[in-house]
Amino acid sequence: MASDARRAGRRSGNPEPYTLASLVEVAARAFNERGYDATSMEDLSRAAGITKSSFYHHVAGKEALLRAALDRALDGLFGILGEPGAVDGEPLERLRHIVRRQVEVLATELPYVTLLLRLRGNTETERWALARRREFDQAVAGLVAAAVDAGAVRPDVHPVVAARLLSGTVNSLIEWYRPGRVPLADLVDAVDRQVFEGLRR
Amino acid sequence: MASDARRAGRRSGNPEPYTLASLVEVAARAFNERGYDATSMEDLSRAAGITKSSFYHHVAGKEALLRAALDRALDGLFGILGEPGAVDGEPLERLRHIVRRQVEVLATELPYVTLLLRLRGNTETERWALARRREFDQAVAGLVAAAVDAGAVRPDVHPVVAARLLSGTVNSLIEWYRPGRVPLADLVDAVDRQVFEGLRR
DNA sequence: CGCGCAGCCGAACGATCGTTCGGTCGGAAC
DNA sequence: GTTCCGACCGAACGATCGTTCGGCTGCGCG
Repeated sequence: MASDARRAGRRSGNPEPYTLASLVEVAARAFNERGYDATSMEDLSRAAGITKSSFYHHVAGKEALLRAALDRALDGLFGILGEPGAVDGEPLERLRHIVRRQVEVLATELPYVTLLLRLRGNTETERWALARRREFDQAVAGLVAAAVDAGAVRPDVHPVVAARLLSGTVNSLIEWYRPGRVPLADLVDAVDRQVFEGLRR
Repeated sequence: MASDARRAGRRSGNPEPYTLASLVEVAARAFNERGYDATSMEDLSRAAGITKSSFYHHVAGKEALLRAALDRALDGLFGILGEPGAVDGEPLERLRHIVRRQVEVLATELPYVTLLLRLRGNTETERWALARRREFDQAVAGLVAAAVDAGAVRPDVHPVVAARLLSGTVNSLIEWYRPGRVPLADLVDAVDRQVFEGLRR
């Protein structure tokens, strides 16, 4: 079959066949280190181990790499909203499920979500991703408001402000969390308690 | 006096004399909108109402603008640590004071603090600012640890993680707070309660 | 009045950017 | 053995970047 020729690098002992996903991973990591604009295609191709012109043989361009990475992040986040724990039950427990799962997705898809949370909206691709991200945040905000209506939270919380602070707390993980340092299960519990119980004894 | 000649634009009805501070403000706002790298000196000079070459008559360069803005942000933050409320009293109350004041500084110095919190560390200037910011965060983290030792917080909090989440919650304000929408005093109370009391009733 | 100089500008500098193009190489297909 | 094609490369493209330079203008001061 002709499709078999696709497997494994044709040239010298090349361990990887340079799939799109592997190059997106390399790119996402580099984008996060230096920033999207400050990362050149030369940087990316060197990180992948090939020249700039060879790099273009595998990917359509810089923005396509960004788009693929953002797609992966958004798929992970929106996947949470469809889970049973996010659909069934009392608003507060549904919110808790989303928060805990969001921590997990942030951790497992860290490079991609980091990219998503740092967008400035300069290109059409970035604005599209920002719009989808806003959708997700509004779903969470709706649940906060529902929890307020149900009387499950402190009566003095401003639903909109509380939702922003909640998302801010969870999203701030990308600034410092690195895999392997803190067990993920412990982190999920820590965020859960911090958000819903607060710091004070 | 020769220093009087500095006042008011020499040419046609120019309202402002293009002080360094006013240009830094313009630059900080532009940097936040599009990102530092994506903002050209052409963009900045146009926002200031003069040409690119005239702009260079007032400022040393792009990085000098960034440095001036970061200086202002760091001065605001470190000023908090010296206030009586941050020095005297029980650890938890000192921490509360810092959190509440930090919200105020973030709000009043929004463009500059936003710039500080988005640094990637590409240049020497950025790395210097990041190091100072880390100093501030460690001061806060030390206070969280002290509050844990004093038994003033939930006994199961991990001091380091809790400090990160606390800073993350406060710093996330830059992502959505805009002056005039929510009264600042209300925001301070909302963050205070969210951090220390949590969401649940 | 005439000199100095701050404020401002147009034009151009070298560097670097994302992207394209023509071509080489070597294993697979027939 | 010849053809074919995917993987790869060097060189160059036009565009844009931050920065510099020389010169113009008109007010303030002596």
